[in-house]
Amino acid sequence: MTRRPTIIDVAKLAGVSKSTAARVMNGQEELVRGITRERVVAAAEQLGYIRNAIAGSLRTDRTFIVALSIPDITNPFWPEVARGVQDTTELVGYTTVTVNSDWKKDREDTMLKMVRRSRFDGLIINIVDINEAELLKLRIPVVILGGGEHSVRLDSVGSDTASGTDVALKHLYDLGHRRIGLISGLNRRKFSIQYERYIAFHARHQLPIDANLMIEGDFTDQAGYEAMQRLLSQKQKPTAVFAANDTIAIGALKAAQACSWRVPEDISIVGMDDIYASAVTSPALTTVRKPKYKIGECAARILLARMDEDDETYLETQNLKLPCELIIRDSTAPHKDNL
Amino acid sequence: MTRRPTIIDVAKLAGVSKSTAARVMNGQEELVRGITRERVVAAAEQLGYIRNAIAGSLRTDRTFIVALSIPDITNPFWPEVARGVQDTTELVGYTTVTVNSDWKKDREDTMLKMVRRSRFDGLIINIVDINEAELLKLRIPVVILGGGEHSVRLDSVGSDTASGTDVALKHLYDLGHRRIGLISGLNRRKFSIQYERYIAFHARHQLPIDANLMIEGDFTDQAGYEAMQRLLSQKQKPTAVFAANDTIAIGALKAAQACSWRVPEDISIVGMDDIYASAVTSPALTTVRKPKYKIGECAARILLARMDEDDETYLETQNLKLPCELIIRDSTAPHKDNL
DNA sequence: CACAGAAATGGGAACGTTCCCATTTTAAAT
DNA sequence: ATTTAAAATGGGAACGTTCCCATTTCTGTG
Repeated sequence: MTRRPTIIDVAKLAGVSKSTAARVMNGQEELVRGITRERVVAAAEQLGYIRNAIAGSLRTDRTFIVALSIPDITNPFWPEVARGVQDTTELVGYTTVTVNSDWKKDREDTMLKMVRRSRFDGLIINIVDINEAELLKLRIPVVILGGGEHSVRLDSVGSDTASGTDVALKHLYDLGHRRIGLISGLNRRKFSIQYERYIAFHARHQLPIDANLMIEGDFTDQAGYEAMQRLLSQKQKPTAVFAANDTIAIGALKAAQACSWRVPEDISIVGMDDIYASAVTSPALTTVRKPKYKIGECAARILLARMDEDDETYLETQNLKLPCELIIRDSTAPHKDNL
Repeated sequence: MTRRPTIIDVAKLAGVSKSTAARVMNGQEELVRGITRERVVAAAEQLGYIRNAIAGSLRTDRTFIVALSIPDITNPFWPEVARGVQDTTELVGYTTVTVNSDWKKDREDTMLKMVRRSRFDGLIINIVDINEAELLKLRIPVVILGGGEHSVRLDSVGSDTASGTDVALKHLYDLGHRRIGLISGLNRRKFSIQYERYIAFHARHQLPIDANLMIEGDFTDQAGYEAMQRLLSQKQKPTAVFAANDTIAIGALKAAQACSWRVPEDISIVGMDDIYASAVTSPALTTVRKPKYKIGECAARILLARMDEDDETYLETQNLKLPCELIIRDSTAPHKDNL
């Protein structure tokens, strides 16, 4: 069992200095003469030389690794975002390390420690609890995923949840619905975007707001189920419901059906995200599609540009809100009384 | 902007040698006296010292990173497996790099190159095309995900698809079904496990085999849809269908409903995997649950043991087949004629 | 108090690359 | 052929840690 060949072994075999051999192997080939280059390549081939990225990283202080911190890869929203990031970074030779924060501060802290110790080159993060100052202290490019509050210092990429919410509510409104329930998710911010837009929408259309129709819960189907049960136990029941995400909406759908309410005949439901499961329920869910893959792709693109000091694509801080798209399926229908 | 403090800076400030400082910082603390230790810790604290893992890796040839190669994180089967791996490795300080092979040989090759160059310590892989010899050449522990064919040299962790298939077929048989359709997925092996067990099951119960009831396709809902259409266009239609995975089963369910067949009254459907979506269809899908998280967890556990030379938990090669579980929901019912 | 043995600490080399600068070789111009 | 500039190559240092072995300091015993 012989040890792995190094660039020095290659150089010796090729009869050149390690500098020359290194130039051939790491892409500065234009600096070495054709004949020499071939000799080095042949030697490397013969020895089965594999560049030791660790040694290179130590010298250059570049690892070509980026970290992606998301709540939970098991949550159907995130795999697509992750692929967007992975595919994009991989294209230019970067490796992505994905970590799950589980919405927990301590896991986020652990992740940050790893980023520092392992000298990752960049970070794409859906923030749990960390603040901007701490991210800046990392001294590496950071792109924030989601995060409504604009930042002057840090780039962010999210979806236009506000407009998406408006479109969903308008869809219901146009179908004649006037009593619309809202099941929103709890947020680290005081009020969710959906909550705010719901209020604004009612104001704009001069609809009365019934606090009984607005329920907050977790982003789980269980929470959606219970919320719908509460909505359907009101004296004045809603004729349509907008849920902050598809998982909630699916729970709501199940609850409605369990109470023998027909969807969409008796009540319409709109979700948000467009996860795979939302297309396979019966009825299939009308939803606001978020550009999940694109979010990851965009975040990665910006990060890559920031990590490349020669790249001047993005001169100023980016705060992207990618457009959502209303996907009309079978869980929404005109309000009966208005037909 | 001053450079990051090194262990030497810490040592200087604490008034000790770098060896002593290093001993304190990397866990050989028992070798240094209490008073000295405190001085070093204080100095590190004061300077905000962060150990450079890259430098350590260069010296020790250990990166504490493992690679996880799966087909596609976007496919609902894999996120749970990935979490099983991530959670388990992270517990002992390892980082997991997840890569998507997309079933493509060239992506698998790229991944292997990365593992070698970056000197990862271990690999967990759902094989696309690579052979055992090449994996052994990596000279790092490797655990195979799935992979029916037992190996003497490499550990593997999968689920007991064979028994799972038997249980599913028996469930249908016990419900009185005698004409059972099979929609299996194409495989790099000649025949899939489900295919083999389907044949064996029919032999065991002395049921005739109708080749028209056995269809092979992709592991997609589209393929499931088309396969079901074909099954329902037979003269002798099946009264139940077993699909090789839930995605296929969902496609089959949609096709049946599109043809106005009632599930389960007119035809029963059983899937496999138990992905999230299978629980939200109407009717909810009866399926064979694969222990996805556990698969990842087990694979990681074995890998960790192999990477730790002092660990002798697994003396011989492991070829685990974790048990599946039949989840009876609403897509299966007794065959009418046998009631 | 001397001594041995153990405990604690120190110093240099090594890991494999890249970077910088010096030196040699080549090509072009006179 | 000579000079000059450019191109090609070489050699050493540096990145920050860990490992090995040597040295110093401590502890307990006779």
